[in-house]
Amino acid sequence: MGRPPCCDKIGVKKGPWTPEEDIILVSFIQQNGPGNWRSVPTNTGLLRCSKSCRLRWTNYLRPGIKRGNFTEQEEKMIIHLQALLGNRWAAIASYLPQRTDNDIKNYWNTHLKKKLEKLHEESDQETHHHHQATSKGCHSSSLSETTMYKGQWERRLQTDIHMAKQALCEALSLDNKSINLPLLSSNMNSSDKLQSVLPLSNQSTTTYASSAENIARLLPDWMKCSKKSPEINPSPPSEGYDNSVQIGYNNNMNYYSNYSNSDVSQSVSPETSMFQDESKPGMENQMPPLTFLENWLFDEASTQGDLMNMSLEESDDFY
DNA sequence: AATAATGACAACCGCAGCTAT
DNA sequence: CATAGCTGCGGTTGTCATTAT
Repeated sequence: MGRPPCCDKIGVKKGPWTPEEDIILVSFIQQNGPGNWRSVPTNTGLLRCSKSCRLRWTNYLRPGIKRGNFTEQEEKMIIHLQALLGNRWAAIASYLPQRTDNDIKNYWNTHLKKKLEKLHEESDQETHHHHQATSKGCHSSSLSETTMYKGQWERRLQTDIHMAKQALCEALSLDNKSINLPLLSSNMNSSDKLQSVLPLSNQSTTTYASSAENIARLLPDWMKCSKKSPEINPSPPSEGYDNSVQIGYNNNMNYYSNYSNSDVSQSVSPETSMFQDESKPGMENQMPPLTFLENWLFDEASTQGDLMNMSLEESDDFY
């Protein structure tokens, strides 16, 4: 009785997107704003389902996305957050402003998982000699075991409870500026998440200034809307379409510095603002609020292996 | 050089939650 | 309240590139 899949229609194209399709999609979104994905294929003539359009935009074309070259700090954050949150990639991505959940998920699956397995193998071999007397059941050698033991739903519930607690603490202590964790319930929609992480001050336009620049760069020959002359990063990414437009690779945008750049935020163009609703929830508002988390993540970077064994009770202590 | 195996990543699929009617 | 439609999420697959044999 359910709704038929949106991609089952005849004539709906699948597979990799072409540069031409990307340009059509980006230019349409630039004119109409993201959202209302159902109308995108009909209005653009793209032979894609709405879902595919949305995915392409959010994971690839959306401004402000950094791709590839995960830094060590990002790696550590992902590892920590995965240990804490489980495979809630969207939640994890909300802490990594320029990364998409899909990217993080892929990176985890292809790199970090193996890396950690290797680490655990090594540490197991070392500890095995010291703890041979340890009973099998108590020897928590991997996150998966812990997860299996506790149940992922329980972990998720715990996390949400912790975050709710955090919200309460925050609400009760107005001068506690160090605790500004974005509170991202799994039940929140994007706008809720955005609201939840929005500091009171006005800096929400910062990323969109960059967005305008990115879009203008994306469509140099297609759109004539570029009013500003953004500082173009002359270094094209290694990927992209051969000798065609370079899309989605914004190596230029330095979020951390842009964040506090009020000039940039003031220069946001009207058309830029239409991207605000669809930008990554909270990404342009989170960095200062990350202080608490960052301190924890980076200060304890050396203990990344230990965290993988962290029980829920230990999580309680953390909070 | 040819082929198989493996890795990396983009994209798809199915489901759940939310909203409007 | 029930239903349909839309969106977002996470698991999984498909495809291309690279490496090994």
